[in-house]
Amino acid sequence: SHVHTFGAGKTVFHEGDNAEFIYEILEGVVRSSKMLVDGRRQVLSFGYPGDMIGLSHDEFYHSDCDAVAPVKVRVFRKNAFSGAMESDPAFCAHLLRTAAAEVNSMQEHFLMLGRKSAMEKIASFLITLLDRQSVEREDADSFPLPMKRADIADFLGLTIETVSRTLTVLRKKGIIELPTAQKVHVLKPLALRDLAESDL
Amino acid sequence: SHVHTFGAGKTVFHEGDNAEFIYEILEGVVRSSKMLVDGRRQVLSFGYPGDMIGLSHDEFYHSDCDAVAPVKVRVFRKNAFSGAMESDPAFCAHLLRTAAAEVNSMQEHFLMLGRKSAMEKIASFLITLLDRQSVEREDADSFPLPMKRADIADFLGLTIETVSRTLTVLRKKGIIELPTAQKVHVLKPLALRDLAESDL
DNA sequence: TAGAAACTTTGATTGAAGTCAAAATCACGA
DNA sequence: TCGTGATTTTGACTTCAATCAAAGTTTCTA
Repeated sequence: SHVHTFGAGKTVFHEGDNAEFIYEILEGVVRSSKMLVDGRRQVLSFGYPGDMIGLSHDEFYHSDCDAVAPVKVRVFRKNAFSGAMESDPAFCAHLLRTAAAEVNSMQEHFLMLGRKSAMEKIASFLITLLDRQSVEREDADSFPLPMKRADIADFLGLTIETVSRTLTVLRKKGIIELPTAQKVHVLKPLALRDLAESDL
Repeated sequence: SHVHTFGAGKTVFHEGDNAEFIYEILEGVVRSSKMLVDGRRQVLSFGYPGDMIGLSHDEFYHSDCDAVAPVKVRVFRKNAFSGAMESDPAFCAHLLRTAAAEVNSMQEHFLMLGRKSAMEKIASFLITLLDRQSVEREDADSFPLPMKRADIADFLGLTIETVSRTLTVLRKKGIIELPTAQKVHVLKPLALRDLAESDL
């Protein structure tokens, strides 16, 4: 188990690669995604510090993983991981709980992709980032948006243009500020929370 | 661990209930779903024989589960399950692999919800059912569709009308037959497979 | 077995988000 | 610092699926 870094835009692993390693994000943000043959892409998740990346039920990775911002990861050999699991039931139980929590958050995302409007998707996404931020730092009604508009679009099942337009609507309503394209300042968190659940 | 049955339409558990039991489907089909406050619904999965239902990372169920066709389930106390896990690393490892496989199939469904057209969604859905069927019985270019159009719609992020219309298109193209609304006969599996990946 | 209720299909129209196009802004290397 | 390419924003228009409406079917049940 050693530490490795990837620059912004660099690939951690590709779908189909031999799943030799498991990664723990220490710093930065990664993007996990899958592609259709014709190039359409779905971003599955953004990985933040503390997240484990690269678990697989078989020998291969089933998604691409790239750094969206410079990333520092701890690298584990899959074998070492499996060994620890068999010898340490508590560790295994912990992993299982983590996996169940992951399944749960994926189910929330199903609801998002399948049933929410563009505004609800964007508002929910921003609220998720806001809540993650406020767990880490107390201050925080603003947070970085290190991923590109295209990444957000492919995460929410939208287009770049719709993401941009929807952010503009939130800005014009005075609910958020965008000091730069990758920095969000939430002025009216309650209004944003309302939009996340029930569209207007 | 004993066996229990639920009639069509009966509820196995509700979101928020105390997650006391874990269920193994023995016969029939269940639907797992989540609702938004305003009544919009997302069907998360259909559970078939062999599937385990009701695993949770905390004390509560995070989705509703209902029988769409009469169901026979084996019921396990969650405690008994946890006990077996701690004492049997192999069992725990098996569960973890199952969970990872589940995560993987959910990721495929993300691609479906986020990036596929109505025709691609319906075609993919039918192909999934066809492939499951052909694993079980050799014959099988036809299979039951026990869930209602509303369930399919809420699974694929569509409306009832779009589901119905899209099935009609497939029927008129001679790709499938619908002897009844809940029975599918696939006449051109290759054409269906093509539509599942690349829309026209 | 008739009538009602639930479900499915079909038709007409609307609307939210996509597509196409171009301008504005940003980021980086020469 | 400038210029080029990448990214983001804005605008005009189109389209796919949603909505609204109604007719056909099937399934209960009284």
